[in-house]
Amino acid sequence: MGYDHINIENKWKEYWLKNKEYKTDVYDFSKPKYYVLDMFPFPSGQGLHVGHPEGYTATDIIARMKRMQGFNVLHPIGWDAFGLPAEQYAMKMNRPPLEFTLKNIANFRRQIQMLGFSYDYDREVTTCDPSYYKWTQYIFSLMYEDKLAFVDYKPVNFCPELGTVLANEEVIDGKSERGGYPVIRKPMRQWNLKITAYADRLNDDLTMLDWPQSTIEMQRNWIGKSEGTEIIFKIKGFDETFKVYTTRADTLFGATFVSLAPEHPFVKKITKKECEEQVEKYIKECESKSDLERTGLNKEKTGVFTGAYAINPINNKEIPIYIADYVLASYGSGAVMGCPAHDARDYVFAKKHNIEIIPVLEGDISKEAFEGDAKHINSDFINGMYIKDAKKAVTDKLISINAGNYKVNYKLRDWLFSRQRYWGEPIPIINFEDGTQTLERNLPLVLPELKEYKPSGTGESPLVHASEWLNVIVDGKKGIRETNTMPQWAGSCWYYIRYIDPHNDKEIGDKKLLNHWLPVDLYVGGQEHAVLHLLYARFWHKFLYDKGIVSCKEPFKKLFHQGMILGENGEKMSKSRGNVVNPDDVVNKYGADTLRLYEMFMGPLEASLPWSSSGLEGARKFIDRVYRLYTEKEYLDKFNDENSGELDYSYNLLVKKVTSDFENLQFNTAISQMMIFINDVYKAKSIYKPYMEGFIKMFDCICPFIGEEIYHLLGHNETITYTSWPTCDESKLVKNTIKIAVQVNGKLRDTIEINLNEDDEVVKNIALNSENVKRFTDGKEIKKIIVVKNKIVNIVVVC
RNA sequence: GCCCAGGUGGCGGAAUAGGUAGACGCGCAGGACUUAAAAUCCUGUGGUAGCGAUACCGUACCGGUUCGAUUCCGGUCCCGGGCACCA
Repeated sequence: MGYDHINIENKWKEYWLKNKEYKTDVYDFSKPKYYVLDMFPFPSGQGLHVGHPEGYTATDIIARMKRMQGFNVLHPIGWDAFGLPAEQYAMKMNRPPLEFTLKNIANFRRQIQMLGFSYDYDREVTTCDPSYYKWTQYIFSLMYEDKLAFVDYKPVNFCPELGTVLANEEVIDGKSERGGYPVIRKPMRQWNLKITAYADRLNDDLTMLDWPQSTIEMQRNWIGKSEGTEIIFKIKGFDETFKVYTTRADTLFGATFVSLAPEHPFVKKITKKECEEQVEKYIKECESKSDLERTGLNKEKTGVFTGAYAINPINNKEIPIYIADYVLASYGSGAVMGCPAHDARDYVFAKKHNIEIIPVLEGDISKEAFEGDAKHINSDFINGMYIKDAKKAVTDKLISINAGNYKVNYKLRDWLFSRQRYWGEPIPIINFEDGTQTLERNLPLVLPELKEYKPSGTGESPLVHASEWLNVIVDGKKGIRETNTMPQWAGSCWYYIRYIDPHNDKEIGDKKLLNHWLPVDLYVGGQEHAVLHLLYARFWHKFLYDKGIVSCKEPFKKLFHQGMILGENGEKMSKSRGNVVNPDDVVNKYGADTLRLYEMFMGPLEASLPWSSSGLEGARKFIDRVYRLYTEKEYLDKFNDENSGELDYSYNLLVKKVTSDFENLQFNTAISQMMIFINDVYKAKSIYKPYMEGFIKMFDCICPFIGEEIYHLLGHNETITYTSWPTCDESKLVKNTIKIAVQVNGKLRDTIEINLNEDDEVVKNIALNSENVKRFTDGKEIKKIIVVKNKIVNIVVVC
């Protein structure tokens, strides 16, 4: 029943593609630019799920509105095709990753075009295409030359199940982000990117962004900037000193021990003979512990005494040196001072090892008063000082005796950038037998085809089997190609740049174009990338800024996270739960417009909401209701070129509300206003035709197939895409009279109609004379009357 | 444990520089059309009491500020997301 969505949608889909309706002339600088971007999908074998169109419809609506508003809009799509997820799917299907990926891309493209998204399909980028990853490799080369890409041999997160190492950001609760497999720590030769060199800027520039507060907060916490003091301790009987990092230098007088990380380089050296046995045993224990065991919940505060003593520089007191695995080797200097009286962890440790506890603060040290109320005691020259002043006094004193300094630390670690897998960008490095290495300058360095794509199981990449590719001779010197590949995030670090000039084979992009089009004005995608893709991309962008390749400091000006669409039972959609909704089925039965409209009407874009099949039918019913107005004689007969004024208010309110709601990505309320307007039109005696043209332009942004169809039914030959956005006549929104509420003692008793901006005294009189009000005021003393202009009257009576 | 976001009808959700709570949709009920049904169009729909006008109660819970609180403040409970010995 209703309109023929299959024919109408097919007709316009083909028309748009054939005529390249949404092609962007990026060199047209005559109009203001608007760059609206989606997080490109990774083309799985499952095809699109109903979650994809939610974010994609949102950006499509914005793109369509901006075109009508006269912007030159860049709205591209591409495929995040490299990486572990793609490779795993390929393995599961037992297909070569490339073949599998190309097939999936074709399916994704079909589905995306079926949904009517107004992308410029001539700008597609595919991260696994050599013409694309040539430049991913090129950016890596630039980083290598700047010593920002380097090899390290530190303990790393290794996932035996996935057969590869993972970045810190990819490990959640000691398990892999993908698949939830256990992750162990082991030392391996790995490539790293020095993201820590950008920690400060990544942290500070968060203030420039129009991003969800929660995501900014997450990045801030992940970067983990901390300002404190580095204190130098001497060791009794040794020449060497070691450093301790603390944010509470003021508690130094209460320090009764120090703890080193078991991996600390001094441990072996300073351990006394009688303690050697227990220390070595303890270190072995720590090595064998998994990440989860070492960092998991409610761990005991274990540790052993080394027999050595450190000298507290502030009072020359000798305090014992322990090793303890609650001290992290990779943060600060791998050593901490223990002040058991004022640190919960130190307290537990001290109790267990019978270490002295010296209180150095008195007063309220609860969180609110942290900077204020508590004062120092037992602390010599800082006695009586507040915490904040005491920190400064102690640190300044340490500086004066060369025993410390102010220090900033970050939680952020360098980005572990190599994977022992096949399906990723080859790292363009050649290693020589003498331990030196050089860059492969001839890019792209193309990934070779293999017979066997499975991980070798030895912790090496399957590329070790590609002997022809592997062995190279450079200037007569025998070399071996790097067999590690880049992680899945590499390609997505800069794809938004490549969209601007995707076919340029001379450079990343024409500088003129990059300057004009960046940054991205609006970026929509899931929150799961808050500290992964969104942090990595900012890092690469800042690097490219330093290299003079881009001219803005941040890549994504405004960011928005769409919520998740849950199954009809309120649970996460999954095959095993049997609650998955397939977009192909929905489009076949109800049409793409219905799917788009429904997903935008479900609720706020950022909310996670359950699917509802009756809600979906409701969306279809609304489209039918709109279509009927434009196609049935009963209504067409009422269409009029003369304006009776009947719909003036309703229409202009519609334009105003839809324009601002779209701008704020509040599509659910914009749609409800459209429904109100359509309800009004149904009741109208005369329908002013230009209003119906205005309506269909706004409606077209959400439902482009039916929008285009109706626009043509109205007699137009050109498409609706580049018409002009409707304007609101504010004068039509001004009413002469207005209904306001009358309250007695804050309770609603009546509503009265008054002239707009009526004099307060007149309003009071009308209110007091209302029958409903009198019933509650008669015989009572009126204390006062509050009149809020055009809003409310409240009469206060004494009871 | 810490940080962030939230809790409104049978359901999805509107409305917060404090000012008529429940827009819009779904569902449900009734009416028109129809031989009938579906579709469509129209009407009603927070709860309790009442034929009704209307009254009382209602935005997780307790308290506060105010003429007036879903909105602001303090406390409690619950759900979601993030972090997890970062000294």
